[in-house]
Amino acid sequence: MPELPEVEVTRRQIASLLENRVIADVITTKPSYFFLTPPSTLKRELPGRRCERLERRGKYLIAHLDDGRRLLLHLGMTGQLFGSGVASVRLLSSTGGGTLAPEQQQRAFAPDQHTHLRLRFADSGREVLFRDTRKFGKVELLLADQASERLDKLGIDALQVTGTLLHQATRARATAIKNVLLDQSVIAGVGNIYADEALFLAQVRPKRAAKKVTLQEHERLAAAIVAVLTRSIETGGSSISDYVRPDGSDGGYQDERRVYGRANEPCLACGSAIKRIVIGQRSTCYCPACQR
DNA sequence: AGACTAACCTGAAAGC
DNA sequence: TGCTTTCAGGTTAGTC
Repeated sequence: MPELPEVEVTRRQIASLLENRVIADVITTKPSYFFLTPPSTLKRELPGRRCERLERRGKYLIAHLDDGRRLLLHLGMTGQLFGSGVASVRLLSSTGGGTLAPEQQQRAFAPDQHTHLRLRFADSGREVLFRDTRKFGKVELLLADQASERLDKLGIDALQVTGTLLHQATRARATAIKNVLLDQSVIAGVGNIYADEALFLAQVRPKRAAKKVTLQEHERLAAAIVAVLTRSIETGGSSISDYVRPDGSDGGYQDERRVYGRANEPCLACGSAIKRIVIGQRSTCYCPACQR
């Protein structure tokens, strides 16, 4: 679900709830795929710790604790962070709820069976809740000096990418350019939506062999990636299936999509029908006329 | 090393 | 109505 913009919007909304607060209590669901660190360990180790800073790297959130340890959070496909007291969540049944009044679209957020982690704070009485229906998300507590393979292999943050860097990364790669954009060890933060959107803006076909993409095209791609992600953060991210911001409101970028999820609809630039193909098991949309 | 696949899990929507 | 299939914004382990 969440790519860099959704994770960054989440970070900005959750940071003030988390930072400089002491964790008093931890509530979890039972052990699962979701917990890289067992729930019992989290319950034992987190209470009493103060969170100093909430950082984002690619699609990861990192809560820095006062004893030097770090709590790693990844939202996977369906993960959401909420703050209680200010949080609400859109009713799951209200698909395309644009016709409903805001108070009908949202209700106070109550923890359910998909709410796998709850951090309660001593001083504010509030809590941060991590909900994840499909459990593709991850929670991991890293020791003070523990290296993280997951973090260490991340490439440059997508907001910092440059054409030169992309050009070097694709030099020896025969795979489709879109696969490289999705490779978190090259660029951290781009996912399926923004890969398609950036390729459209740069007028590059997603299936082009990466090593055949020119430096000039890579420059256009890098600029398009930064532009698309920046604009999406400004609008609050994309609320397409079930992403909502931590305060329960929808993002706005889904209304600015040019290709993603628009198969068979007219290209906004030239009117041609947007085409849908599959690359690397991921749905891919592009304009066959605009993108070469 | 790079490319490709299957797998992790749940629910909504589409198809019959 | 109800059952089955398809599809999702991500990552990783395993194979060639």
